[in-house]
Amino acid sequence: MNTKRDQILDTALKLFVNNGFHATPTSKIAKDAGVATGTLFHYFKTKEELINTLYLETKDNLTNSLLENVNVQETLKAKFRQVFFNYIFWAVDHPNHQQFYTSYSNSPFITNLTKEHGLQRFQFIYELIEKGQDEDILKAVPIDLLVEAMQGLLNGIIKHLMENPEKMNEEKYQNDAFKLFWDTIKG
Amino acid sequence: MNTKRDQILDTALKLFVNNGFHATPTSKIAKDAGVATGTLFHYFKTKEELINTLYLETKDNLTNSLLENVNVQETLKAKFRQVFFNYIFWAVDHPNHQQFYTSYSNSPFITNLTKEHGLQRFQFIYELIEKGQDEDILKAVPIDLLVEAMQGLLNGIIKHLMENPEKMNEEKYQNDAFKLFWDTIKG
Amino acid sequence: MNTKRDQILDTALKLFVNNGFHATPTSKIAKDAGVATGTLFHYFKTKEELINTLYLETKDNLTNSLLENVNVQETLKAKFRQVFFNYIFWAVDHPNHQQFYTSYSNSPFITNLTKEHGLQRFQFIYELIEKGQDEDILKAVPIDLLVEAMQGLLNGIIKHLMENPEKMNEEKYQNDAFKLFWDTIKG
Amino acid sequence: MNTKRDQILDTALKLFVNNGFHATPTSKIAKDAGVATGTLFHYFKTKEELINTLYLETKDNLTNSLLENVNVQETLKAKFRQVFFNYIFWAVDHPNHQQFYTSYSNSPFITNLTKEHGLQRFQFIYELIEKGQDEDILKAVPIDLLVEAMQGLLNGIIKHLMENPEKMNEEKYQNDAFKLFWDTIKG
DNA sequence: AATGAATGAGCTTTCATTCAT
DNA sequence: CATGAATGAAAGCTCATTCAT
Repeated sequence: MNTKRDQILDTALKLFVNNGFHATPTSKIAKDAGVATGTLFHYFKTKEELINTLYLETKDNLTNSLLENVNVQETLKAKFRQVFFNYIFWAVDHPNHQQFYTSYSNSPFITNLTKEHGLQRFQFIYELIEKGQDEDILKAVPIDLLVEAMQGLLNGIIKHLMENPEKMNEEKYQNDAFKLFWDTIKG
Repeated sequence: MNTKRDQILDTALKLFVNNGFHATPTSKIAKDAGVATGTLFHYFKTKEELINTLYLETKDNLTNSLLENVNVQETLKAKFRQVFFNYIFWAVDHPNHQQFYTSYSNSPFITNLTKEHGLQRFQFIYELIEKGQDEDILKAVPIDLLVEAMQGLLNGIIKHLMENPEKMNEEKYQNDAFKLFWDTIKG
Repeated sequence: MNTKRDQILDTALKLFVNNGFHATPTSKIAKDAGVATGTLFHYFKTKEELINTLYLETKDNLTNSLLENVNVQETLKAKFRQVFFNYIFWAVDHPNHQQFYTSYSNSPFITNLTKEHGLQRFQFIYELIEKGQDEDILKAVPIDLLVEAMQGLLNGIIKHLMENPEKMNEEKYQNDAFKLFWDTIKG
Repeated sequence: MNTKRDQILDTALKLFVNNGFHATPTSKIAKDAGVATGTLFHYFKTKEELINTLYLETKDNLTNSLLENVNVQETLKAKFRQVFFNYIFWAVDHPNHQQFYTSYSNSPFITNLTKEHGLQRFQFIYELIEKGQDEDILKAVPIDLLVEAMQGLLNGIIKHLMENPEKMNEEKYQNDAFKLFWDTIKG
């Protein structure tokens, strides 16, 4: 359903990732998507609305993936491990979305409204960390610092993985990667 | 000397960081720098040459700072600590350069030639890590993974610092930050 | 139909003839044609494509005129006379096209592809000359020399006619002009 | 003497011929001539003054050549023959000057003043023709028509010669070429 | 005489957006 | 819903010319 709208979103994502926002003309998006220029503006009032929509849908997609198989009765470390690999596998499965997310989450094209909207969906991560600090499992440093550290570290690991995708399924690599992550945050 | 050229570089750096490459017209760079448009193109054949020059000069500046006060007879951990804080203090002292460096080091505007040229200057970091792995001080994981992890983590920490610059001088914060870093890489 | 495209072509022809290619800004073509600058580039990807299109359409127009009323059963001289006057009258009727054709047929703006494309349409002239040489009616000199001579002479005559258009209808002038031409090539 | 001025003139001639007036930046003329941009404007107030100077010096050069070895006591035909070959040999010896002359003698860059100045130097050709018409040797057609015809025909022959320079020294070719010319104008 | 850094008007071309069909 | 011709502001870049040295 709504094929044209989806074609536009898919095409735009790819082009924004590969060429950047300003280097991607709406005319090219329309052409590659196989629709008329007018059609793009029928679904999205402006180019900015298009990229904001893309951002929100990508974040939704990611957040849903992050929560998969996170089991309430597991240990905290097991939960973090699950979320960690959910993130990593999502990145590998959706390389364009992952690229898009890291490239544009701090860009000026994404309005503050969109960012806030997106932040709410990460609430549960904050709760997990706070709990970990209360129980003396995680480092007692400012939570924002911990979150930024995690985020940055994850970006680094994923960047490496993207350049070496064959490692993804090596058990040793997986353990190494998670150890990096867990050593960073554990108290 | 060569005031005009320097004014152009300074202004361009600021504008590229705040607005992005494509959202910064050369006309605005010239105007803000107080020179004619033609003058910009007198010193830099194209807008791309301008940003590549900026990248190289920034990287030079950073690399020189990283090596300051790194003492040969210190322990490896002490050396990493010194480099870590050299980076952090450089970032705080040159926020625009730091922003520019993280934003553009992976951008398509920076040609491969420029990137290679820049890479050579980080050689010594690789050597430090290899030595640490040989001596079983650092984690025995692929060196590229370790480098990306360090880089990503540092970006995260600096991002947090930029939003909370007053913490810079708190001793506890400094120790917290370095502990995050060291725990990540130590074996 | 396609009024805008035609307006652009007409206007460009006039301006290229009067001011030259480089001295004619696309902005002026658009303005004089009564369209937006973008419209010009909607129909012609570049200024060069515009002038090449103009060249091909002009050559088509000329070639078609040259062949009018050339009767198979006439003598060779009568055929040449017909072609001669077809050229002359075409030139008088389409002074801008004639000017354009002589000014730009050797210019670097016209690509080799366009030139070749245009050459094919003059094939029949070559055939006429060869037949004339075979029958000892025309001078036995290299055919290329004869063609260049004819072309050059015609240019000279037309140049004179353009400065004295009132002579066009004088029978004596017509006879004088053709005699110049025929004496040049007849054996 | 005045080496720089001459270098500029030589270089400009070559570049104007090969690329055209507007496609030749003064900066390139200066660079190719091995002088500073300012030097060019020291000798020629404007680019237009440069090309007008070039035109006048070229025309002088040509006119002088045309008159060489034209003997008063020869027949009219012999005189025309001499002038004809003077022109042709000059063209072959100075291909750039010849190209320059034909390309720019009708161009808008050459001011009317320059053109008039140049015309005077052709006075003797007119006198030769008038005498020929009085003596019933040349065609009794308007003199301007005859001049344009001669000029055009000569351009055609020279164009052919430029593309087949090896023919220059073939006696048959020379005779053919002059016969074309003489048949055109003789009564 | 000779230099070349500096100027800024003007060029070709791009592109987000509109709107009549 | 869908089209794509048309728009015109704005972009990167060029170039004839000036002028302090």
